Amino acid sequence: MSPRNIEKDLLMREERKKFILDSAVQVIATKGIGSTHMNDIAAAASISIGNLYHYFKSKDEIYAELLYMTQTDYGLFVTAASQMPGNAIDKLRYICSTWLSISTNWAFTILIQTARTTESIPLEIRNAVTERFTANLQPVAAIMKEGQESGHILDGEDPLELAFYFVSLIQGLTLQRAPGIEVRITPKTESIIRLFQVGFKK
Amino acid sequence: MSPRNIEKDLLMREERKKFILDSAVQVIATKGIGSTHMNDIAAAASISIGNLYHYFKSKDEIYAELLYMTQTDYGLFVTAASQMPGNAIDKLRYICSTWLSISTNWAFTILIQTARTTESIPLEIRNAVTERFTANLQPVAAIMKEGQESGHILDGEDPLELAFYFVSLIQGLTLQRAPGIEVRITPKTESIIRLFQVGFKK
Amino acid sequence: MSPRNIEKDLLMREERKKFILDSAVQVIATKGIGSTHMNDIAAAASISIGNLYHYFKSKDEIYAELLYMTQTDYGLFVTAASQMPGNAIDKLRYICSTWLSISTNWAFTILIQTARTTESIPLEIRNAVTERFTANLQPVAAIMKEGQESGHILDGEDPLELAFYFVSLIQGLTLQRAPGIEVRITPKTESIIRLFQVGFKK
Amino acid sequence: MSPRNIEKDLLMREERKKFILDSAVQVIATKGIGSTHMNDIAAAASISIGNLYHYFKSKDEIYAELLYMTQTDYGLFVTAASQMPGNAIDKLRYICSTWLSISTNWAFTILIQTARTTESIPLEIRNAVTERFTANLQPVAAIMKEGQESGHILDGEDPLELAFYFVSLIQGLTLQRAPGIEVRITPKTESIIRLFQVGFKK
DNA sequence: GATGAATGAGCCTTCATTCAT
DNA sequence: CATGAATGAAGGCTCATTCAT
Repeated sequence: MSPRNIEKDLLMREERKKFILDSAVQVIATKGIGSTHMNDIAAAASISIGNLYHYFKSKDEIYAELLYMTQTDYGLFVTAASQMPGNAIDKLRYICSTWLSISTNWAFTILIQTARTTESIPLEIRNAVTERFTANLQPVAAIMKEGQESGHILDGEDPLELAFYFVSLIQGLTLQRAPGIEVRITPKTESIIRLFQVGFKK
Repeated sequence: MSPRNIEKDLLMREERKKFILDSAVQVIATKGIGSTHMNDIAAAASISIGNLYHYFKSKDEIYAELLYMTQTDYGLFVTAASQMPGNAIDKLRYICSTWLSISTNWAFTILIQTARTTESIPLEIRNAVTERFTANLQPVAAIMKEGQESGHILDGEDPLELAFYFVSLIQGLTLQRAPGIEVRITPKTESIIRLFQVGFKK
Repeated sequence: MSPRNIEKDLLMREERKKFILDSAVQVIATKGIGSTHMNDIAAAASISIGNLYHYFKSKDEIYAELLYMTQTDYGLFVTAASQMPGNAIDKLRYICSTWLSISTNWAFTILIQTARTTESIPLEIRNAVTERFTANLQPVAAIMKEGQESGHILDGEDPLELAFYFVSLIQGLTLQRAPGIEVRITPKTESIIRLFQVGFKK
Repeated sequence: MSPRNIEKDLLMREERKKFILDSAVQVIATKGIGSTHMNDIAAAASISIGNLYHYFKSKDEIYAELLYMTQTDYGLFVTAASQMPGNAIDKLRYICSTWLSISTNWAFTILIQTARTTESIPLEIRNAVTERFTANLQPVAAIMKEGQESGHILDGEDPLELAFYFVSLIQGLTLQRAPGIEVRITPKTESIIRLFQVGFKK
């Protein structure tokens, strides 16, 4: 009744939503996107299907928020990396090793790719995804630029372009780690970094 | 007995199957995998749904053959590249520019990734895909090794590992070219090659 | 937590299932088994097709439960008959007249026979049906034995064998009463009983 | 070209049709009616589906002719039995033992019952089946009458009614011999005959 | 809010029948 | 006549979404 309760309710609601989305990521990481249905998500969050619809209008909305959440989290992660102490190579190393070590990231990558290429998903959502993808390139580009200026990173290329390659490479590698895939080659952070590093090659 | 030419029939059948698969790739390239249904494929090949089932036992079989076909084609392509005249850099350049210029390759990439990560697809098929993926790495690895020996390509890494990075990078980039995606950065073959090239960086 | 009564829900669910199965028997009795589709059953139970699948996993499961239900009911009926007061002849008379008077019994008989001879039905189900059929022979065999001992029923045969004949005869007759069949001969309980009776023949 | 050829052609055609029907019975006896499709029949007769339609207009027609054929054959069999030398009991014994020993008869029985109870089969065909069923009762009824007059068979009942019971019993028993059914009771001709015999029971 | 039963459009697949060769 | 590719209506089943309690 009091404004305080309303505020608290809204907060609770947001927390619940976040919890549901987190649960959803877990199932998707296990079952794959195509095979994850609303009842799977409901079960993962230990709520009923009906109740799920109290928090999200539709599967598309879950999808959209999921994308927003994961991309935002990723953006925060990359931004933090760009601002940590150390030189550019250290920062890239941090991004690379952290990202590759999180075993469910493949789900995130496929989630995004699927979202962008699935016709049934509204163009609006898909555009937002691409928008964020591009935005998330900026912190990495900043690292690249910094590295070029300090002479650590390959010069002569557009930093944004380099960032694009770096992220694409990592995403490509991530896909090879989906469950059931047994590529016997393990990517090594050092080797990957070296591709972008200067002076290492004589 | 038969007023028909049996041999010719068999040939025709194979041709028809190939035609259907080619058509299927086209639709998938347009609509996305998840949204491509049997009637879409039938329509794309201008045949009836029922007839589709004369050539393929199930959607899964189409899937499997599609994967086999595209991966085999890709293997031939990479093998041919590895055997063309010129040095390793020339060969990588050829692979890279050719691959990135084919606009439907994103479909191929997603097709494969989805196949590998979709639970409902029989494990057998998924394993075959990974198997072929790994096998297709070999010709690229051969190029890398050749390049390392001739001093054109980054030394000190396992050639297979380098091939893995190269292919993952290109696949990652390919994904950004799916329909409806408008990343404003165009990958440039020269810049990509340079990542693996030696002596270009002082 | 739940505004609903869980126990009551479970009870309701069982009741609904029973209701659906009863409805299914009705349609089958009218349309024949081969021509009864899921939508017919759904319509008969006045529910949607989708909802039908909340109660039963598949058509086969409906089939199996239908068989279980009808055979169990039949078993109870025969057992009750074997335990009613009166001599063996009275009991057979009761079974025979009751059974022949129920107009939908032909459906039950064909249901069982079809189940046993339809390849597409899992062997497990078919074996269970035969198992129950054999078990249901026992109470009738008991009546036969009792009759033989009291001198009412034909001696010199295995009671179980006699039961087998009795039941087969009644089943055979039941088949002649399917809808659309107009055999102009009406089976008479007394005449049928007489076949197994002693002393009636000089 | 000559009338002779035309005649011969017609004869050939009839022979082919008979061959196809015989083949059809074989498949049905193995696969069950519901699971026997046009291509199964075509394959069993070693002809193409298309060619099958040169001999029969539709599946229903095959069905109808199959029923006609089997019922006619049965009629001839029963008529022959009624006219063979020996007393009524001998004749019944012959019918019973012969019928029960033919292992595919269950298919015949189910074929007829299914035909009569399947809505999709035209009423006309179904009526014809019942008509023939009734007609085929006559020779058996004649045997019964003869037996009553000679004092071998139960008196006091309508011979036709007795025939009805006899045939129903045998049909009912036949059903228990379908493939995959393992009722551990073997019907014995002598015991069955005894049910209708006089003087055996004191 | 919470629950899960109910709905129905739509997907994959089958199969009797037709038709071009 | 012979063949089997082609057709398409219809059946079984799934699953996002709604609704009564």
